[in-house]
Amino acid sequence: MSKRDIKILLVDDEPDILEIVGYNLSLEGYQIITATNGVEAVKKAKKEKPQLIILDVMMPEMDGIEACEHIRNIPDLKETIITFLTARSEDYSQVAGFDAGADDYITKPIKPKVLVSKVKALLRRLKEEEVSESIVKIGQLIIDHEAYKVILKGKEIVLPRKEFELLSLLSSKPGKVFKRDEILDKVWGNEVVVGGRTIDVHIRKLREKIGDDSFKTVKGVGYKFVS
Amino acid sequence: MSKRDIKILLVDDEPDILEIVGYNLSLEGYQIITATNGVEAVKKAKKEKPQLIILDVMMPEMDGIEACEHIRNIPDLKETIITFLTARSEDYSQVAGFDAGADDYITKPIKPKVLVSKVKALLRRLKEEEVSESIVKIGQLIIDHEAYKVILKGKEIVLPRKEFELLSLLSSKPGKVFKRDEILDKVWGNEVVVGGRTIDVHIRKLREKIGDDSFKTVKGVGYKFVS
DNA sequence: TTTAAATGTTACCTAAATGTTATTTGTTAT
DNA sequence: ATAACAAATAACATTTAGGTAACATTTAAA
Repeated sequence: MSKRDIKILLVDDEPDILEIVGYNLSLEGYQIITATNGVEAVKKAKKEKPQLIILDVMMPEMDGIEACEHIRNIPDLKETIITFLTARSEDYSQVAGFDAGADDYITKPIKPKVLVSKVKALLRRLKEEEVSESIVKIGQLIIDHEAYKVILKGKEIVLPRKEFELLSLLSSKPGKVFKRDEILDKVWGNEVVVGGRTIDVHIRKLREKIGDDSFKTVKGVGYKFVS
Repeated sequence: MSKRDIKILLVDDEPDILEIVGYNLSLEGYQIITATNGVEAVKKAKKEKPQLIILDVMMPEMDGIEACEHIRNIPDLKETIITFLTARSEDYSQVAGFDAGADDYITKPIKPKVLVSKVKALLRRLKEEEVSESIVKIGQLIIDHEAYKVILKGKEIVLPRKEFELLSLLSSKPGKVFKRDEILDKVWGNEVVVGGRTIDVHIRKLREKIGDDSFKTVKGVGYKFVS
């Protein structure tokens, strides 16, 4: 799962906060959804199923604690990480927050850099669980995601990042044809626009290193990895 | 390691508790260090490196849960046992506490005999792990976490704190690539924001002292330790 | 068979990432 | 206070991944 597949629900009654926090997180490539009160938050959480929810404690309609409890009761959102926004002084709300099922809290005033790194740290936990199969074996090929390296017939091959990611993608479903669009989206990110020969060049480099016949071209469509 | 060499950090905002618990444990021969709030606790933990920390959940300045998380992020204190003190009713803190990396909890009101035997039981576990955990050998390299020193090919090398922590982190999973974000989070802590060249400079110093080829750069990702 | 579109190939360029060193700033012990 | 060291930064150097352009080759449909 890449960054741009991650949705973050941001809930605060102050538009300024939504603005600044949302801006900083979207710069990092996350999808941002916002809500200005607890009721709206629960509704949007249910619909969008974000991976992370940042909840202000003090809000009209329904406060953060109550919203958190509601959200925790939605089966689909069991794995969602919830963190509170709280003024430094209100340490009471932190206790109540954990009680309601929060995973963490962030204190105001918010420093964007701190916030971003905290969010990254929280999401890392999610990511680590996801890539549980960090070592994948396909025929003669061993792909070690943790060490960012590839072992082919016992020989270690170090691949540059994009090549590694491309191989990683194609080999995640051997035999499946990945469309060029799909490859661009997953490896390059669809905000980035690259020239028409970029994928080919990378495929060529992989063919050089891994073996010509591991990568089959399907003309007019894309590429597939075959073991 | 004899009882006399074991340090226990006791953290509670009520002097009465510190007094009675401290007295009972010191009778058993343990060294007792005390703190009355989370901030002080983290500071003393960092400095004294106790084997066991008994943390009250409810405290001013920084609560036990937060303190626990901070402590868990200090590489040197990875193996430290942390247990919470909690009122019987507050069972939420137990959940949040385990989440934050606690090993056990003790409920108030405290019965000295129960406490002492619980402490003994916890420290027994430490003793079993001690040999394998506090001294790590990787190839020509021996890392002694307790003494804060490193032995390379029989020669002792004294590393400054950050360098030691960085080495400690990287060597905890040889071969694994640690992302720059992750390194910042684990070694510097994610409240601190440091400049973009800080990690590199420390890596360079390690390369100077430990050996150039022990640290591999993975461009665009991070660094890994290889034996 | 033609031929236009898609893909392959190569060499080259550059921005971004990392390396390096000197200097400033912070900390600790005496 | 100050010496001694640690840690961070700034400024500059170096490296390389990754992208592109230009051209070659292949493929499949007409």
